[in-house]
Amino acid sequence: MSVTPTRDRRSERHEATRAEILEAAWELAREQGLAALSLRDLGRKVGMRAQSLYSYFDSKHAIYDAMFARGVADFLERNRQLGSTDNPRDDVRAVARLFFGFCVEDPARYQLLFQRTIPGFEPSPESFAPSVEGLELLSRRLADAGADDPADLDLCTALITGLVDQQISNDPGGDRWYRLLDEAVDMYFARIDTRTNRRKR
Amino acid sequence: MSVTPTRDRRSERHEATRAEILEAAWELAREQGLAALSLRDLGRKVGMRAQSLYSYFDSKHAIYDAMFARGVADFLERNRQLGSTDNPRDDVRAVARLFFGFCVEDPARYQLLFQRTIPGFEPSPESFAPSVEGLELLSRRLADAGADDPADLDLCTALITGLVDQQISNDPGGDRWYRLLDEAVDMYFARIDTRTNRRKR
DNA sequence: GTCTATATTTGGATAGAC
DNA sequence: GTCTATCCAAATATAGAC
Repeated sequence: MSVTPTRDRRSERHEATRAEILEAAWELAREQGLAALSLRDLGRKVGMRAQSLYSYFDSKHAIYDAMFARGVADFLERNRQLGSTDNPRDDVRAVARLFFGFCVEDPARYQLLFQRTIPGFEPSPESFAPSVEGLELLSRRLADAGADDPADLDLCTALITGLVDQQISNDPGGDRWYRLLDEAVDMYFARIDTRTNRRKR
Repeated sequence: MSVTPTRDRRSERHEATRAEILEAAWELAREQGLAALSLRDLGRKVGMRAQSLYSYFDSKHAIYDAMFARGVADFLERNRQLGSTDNPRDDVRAVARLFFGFCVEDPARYQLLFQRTIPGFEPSPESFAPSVEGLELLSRRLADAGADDPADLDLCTALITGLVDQQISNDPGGDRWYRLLDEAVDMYFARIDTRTNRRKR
């Protein structure tokens, strides 16, 4: 009589290898640039021929896509670990710092997740969907802090990604723009307050 | 007796062909993405074999470099045409709009000039130097408008490029973030005023 | 699942004839 | 200055043996 095991050791191993390949892909992207990633190098890094990677991914774009999904998942995990205080604006400052640090610590990841510079690649809907959740987490915290207009959210994301962008492009590894982050958030809330007061009158 | 002509028709033609190649390169970059530019395609576009391009440029990176220089020059030209009014803050708003428009109208150019996503490429010192002048034009206008601290300039560039970035990445061709530009500059100056008032006390 | 072998395309770049 | 010819390397991808 045949028995169906609850664990499938084969697929477990398959998944483990997939994860190993993805980790190696991220390392190469960090070392040589995201666009310079090649299946040859990637295969060598995990001790395989390039062709064997096709047992795990359908194409190079599929690898980019899985890298994208992994990056989004990493961000969400950190975001969820972020608690709340009784001061909503401190919470926004905290999420801003979290996002800033996440982007700056790995420019290649920032490039894949938030810029569109790989010709021909865009994330699949399945990989992209979870990233919406990350935006919603910020959106909710902003609403708690008094910024509930959709345009408020747009301005906030622009403000933070602008600092990130300048930091990565013009002072990689430094903190020239990181030092401005809290001040920028204060400026943002000052504007929210002004508008709110105008409304009340 | 030999005569030295004041015009060198040969080098004039050489320069004209160089310019033609650069224009074609920009067109290809806009059509297929900056990183997808290839000498084969470029040669075909100007009616040459790829190898013949080496009579005009030493390498592919030299072409990127010339494209970079051309982009910077285009921006400077527009920037210089911008006059001044008696209201320094209107002037800042004007330069912000100019910069925003310049970036958004050609994302490939924005990528080459302000992001660092081509593996292995960075502009030569000669090509990069003029871009400092563009930053100084903004810096001077900001100082006229009361924002004279170096950190003020950093925050301003972050704010504007952030809006540009979001516009290009998340609403290409639209105006979802362009609509926020004037408001963002107002927010920025409101903060400058607050700080100035604090100082005076 | 990994390999060899191979196809196919593409890329940047050089040598030398004309 | 442009061409042909060629090189060399790298890239993604497929077929089929083991």
